[in-house]
Amino acid sequence: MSNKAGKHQQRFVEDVARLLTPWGVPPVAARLYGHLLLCPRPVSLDQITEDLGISKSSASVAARLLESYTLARRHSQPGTKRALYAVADDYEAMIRQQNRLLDALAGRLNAGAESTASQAVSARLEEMADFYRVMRGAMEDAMNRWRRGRRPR
Amino acid sequence: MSNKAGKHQQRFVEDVARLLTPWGVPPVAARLYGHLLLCPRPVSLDQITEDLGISKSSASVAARLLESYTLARRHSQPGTKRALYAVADDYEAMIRQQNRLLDALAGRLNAGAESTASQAVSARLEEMADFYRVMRGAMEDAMNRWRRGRRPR
DNA sequence: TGACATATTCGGCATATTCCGAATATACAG
DNA sequence: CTGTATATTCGGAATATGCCGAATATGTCA
Repeated sequence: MSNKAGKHQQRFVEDVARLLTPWGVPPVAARLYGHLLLCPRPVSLDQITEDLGISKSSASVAARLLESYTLARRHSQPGTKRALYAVADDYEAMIRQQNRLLDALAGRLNAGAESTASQAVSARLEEMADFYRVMRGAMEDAMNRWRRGRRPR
Repeated sequence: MSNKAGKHQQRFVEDVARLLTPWGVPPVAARLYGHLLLCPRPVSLDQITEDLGISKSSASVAARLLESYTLARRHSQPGTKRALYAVADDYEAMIRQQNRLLDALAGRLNAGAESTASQAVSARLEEMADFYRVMRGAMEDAMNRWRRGRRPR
């Protein structure tokens, strides 16, 4: 009796995927992530292809993409080439990615402010940069607090 | 003497666009936003098409898209149909958009946690949802502080 | 109302993405 | 070294996206 992916679970996968794709995660990878979230145990590529109805090549690239995002972890089994995948308990990965973007944006705005003639424009760019940096800082602080409070590994 | 868009400015526009598109902003709109950031005064669609080298239709849709994001403001001129566009001083728009996504994701995770059999999975989903909510809260607080401290209009 | 200026929509082309299946590579056991 | 099981790469078809120019709509003045 293999996973027929009950209605609820299927729906969950779809919804999570729809919410993740705006973050730049490609569709198949997003669905895979939703699926992994529901799997109590690591799953093999073959199981994935069956559960999600996608080709094995797609499953392979999607899995490694999630791994590169540190959203999934590969559990290699000694004594065989078989690899099992599971979600990583790294909820922060996507937030960190956002923060990198915020930082880069702030930096670019500051640089632009210097090489600009108009005083008003320059001030605006500086203010924007400040704002984004504040946001970045707030998220980083919150992540640290969370990590300490919740997961004193 | 029309805007030949100096090297620096052109570069700035490109860079800002590259940093914005991962947020889901389509290319032309992203470039337009970068351009508007450098404009001391509101600009017309015709100026935009010339400065950015894009068609007028593209400029029109991009401008209205930015407006719908509240990233740009349309300054309609009484007595003529002409519309001028400028950046809005609403730096928070993109962050708010992110927050909406975080909220939706957290909600979906909680819902999924209830209709799931495995205790472990359920706990994981709840924890993730908590995390995203905490992040959302942190950003919202930071935005409020910023607004009060910086712009007591 | 008619004439003009400007903005918006629409159809279609060009390009980029996504995904699959076949072919290839890699690791392991005997 | 050979065979088997698995993962990965690659080419191409289907689909989606982005953008333009022509056509259309909308607003303004006389």
